[in-house]
Amino acid sequence: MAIAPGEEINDERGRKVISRLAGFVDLDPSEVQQLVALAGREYRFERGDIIRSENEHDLYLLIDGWAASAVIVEDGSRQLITANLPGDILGLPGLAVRDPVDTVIALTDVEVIGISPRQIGEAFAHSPRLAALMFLISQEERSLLMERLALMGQASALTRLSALILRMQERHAQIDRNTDASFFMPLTQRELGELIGVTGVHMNALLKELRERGIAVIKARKLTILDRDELIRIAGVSPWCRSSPSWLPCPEPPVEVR
Amino acid sequence: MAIAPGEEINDERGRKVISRLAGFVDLDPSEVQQLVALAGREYRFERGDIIRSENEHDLYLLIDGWAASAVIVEDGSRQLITANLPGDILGLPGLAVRDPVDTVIALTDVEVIGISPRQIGEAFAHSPRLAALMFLISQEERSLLMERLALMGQASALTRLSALILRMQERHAQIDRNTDASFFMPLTQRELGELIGVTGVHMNALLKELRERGIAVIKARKLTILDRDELIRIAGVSPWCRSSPSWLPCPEPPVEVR
DNA sequence: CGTATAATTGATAGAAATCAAGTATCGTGG
DNA sequence: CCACGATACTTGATTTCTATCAATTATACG
Repeated sequence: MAIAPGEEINDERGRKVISRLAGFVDLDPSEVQQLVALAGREYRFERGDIIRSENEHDLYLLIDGWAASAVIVEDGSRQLITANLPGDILGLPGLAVRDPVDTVIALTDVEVIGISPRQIGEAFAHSPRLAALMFLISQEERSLLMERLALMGQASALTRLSALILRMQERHAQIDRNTDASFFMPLTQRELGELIGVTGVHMNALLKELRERGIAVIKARKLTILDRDELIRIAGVSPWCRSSPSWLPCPEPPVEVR
Repeated sequence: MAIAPGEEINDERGRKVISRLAGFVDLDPSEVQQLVALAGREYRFERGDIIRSENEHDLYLLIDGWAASAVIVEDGSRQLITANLPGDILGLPGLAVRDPVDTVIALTDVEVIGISPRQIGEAFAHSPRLAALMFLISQEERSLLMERLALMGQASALTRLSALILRMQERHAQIDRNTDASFFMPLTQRELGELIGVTGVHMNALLKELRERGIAVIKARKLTILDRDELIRIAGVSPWCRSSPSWLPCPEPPVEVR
């Protein structure tokens, strides 16, 4: 891993990074500032690197590139839990357990900034609204995991793949308003298989089917959805739609603390 | 569903209920009081009732009995996501999405108390430490879900069942210190199957194997672990161990708010 | 005591893993 | 610029696991 001198987050990247939190409510400038205040040192990793292994409790805010959290199972096989895009906070689930169950890996070259657990505590003490937003995003992740688990247990591999493609497109559209039916998707077939719990060989057959039925194509690290309606039909999932919570603490911290 | 007049939470039940939050740090009396302040009306449900369906955003604190959150898949089959025991907060993931993905159901007759999303906001504003604990528990749930997902994708049905039994025993031990190798476990074989993604028929075969190999037995809604070492070996998971976070906000709310 | 629900067992079918072998693609160094 | 090696992709044959179907027995409950 290489450490780069911390640079200023420029506007375009900054927008990407807050896109996730801003999905629930509009952030006002002071909150963006609080968020930036979390920013620690910047790190760069190369594709394949381990960003945070199972025995660490560090947190990272993903700035650029794709990452994933993965669970290594006893027999050596690997399950990818989530693909992460810029704006995602990496490592939160590990805060609760002595030995985090997941390893965070870089799927492409990535840039991240470190966040210490201590700063999370600060946020809860002094930026309740920001803390509540992090809480909400964790609940969203939980909901997404629940959907994944349900599909894994009850649906065919083709259904799981279709749902994965849809959710990926929706997530990508959050950080890039221009995302339409076609977008950058750097995972190998093997990695896609690890996301839905099939082997690389079988993933190849599934992609062939989607291609031949004119539903979706992956070519040159680019995913193109050709027949969205059919994809939705196969996936059997509804478009992901966030709540608009009315119960968040007010934007200003309630008191300027001593 | 039947609504009962709110009763005082007696000591024994109270201990059960805070056991989950108290797993990370000792709660001091003022915090327990804050927690109790969340308590809304008490409700009772019968086995099989829907406590909260997919289109609601209510929260409940489970006081007594077993519940589960379930995702209904397109084709009508059902995946049970988690079995919940007293002390669990039900419905949190639904806060983040317009249409919650899960339905909360009663696996036995249960008692719950209602919590409104509004009160969650209050906790973030005025009880940062309590909020941080709810946050931590959500991260623990996420970690547990990640483990479940990994097992679902990569492990055999027998491995998944073994891991389920172990995690169930650990969770049960949290609320009942006396839990040893044998404890109350009211799920039917079909429901156990819905937890690990197999049919009731196959679950029957799996339980037969565990029984004949002298590893674990279910009889009369009682689960008995006969050979814990072998169960751990098959499950391939480590004992669940929580972190001891040092970064939580201080026990007293930082300021007595207007 | 009868009825509904749950558990059990055996036979067959289907989905995906595994095994094996070959082809394409890409980055890199000569 | 091309050759090489590594990684990724593709395809077919076989095996394994789990679902489905069908029928029977046990258990719980009113």
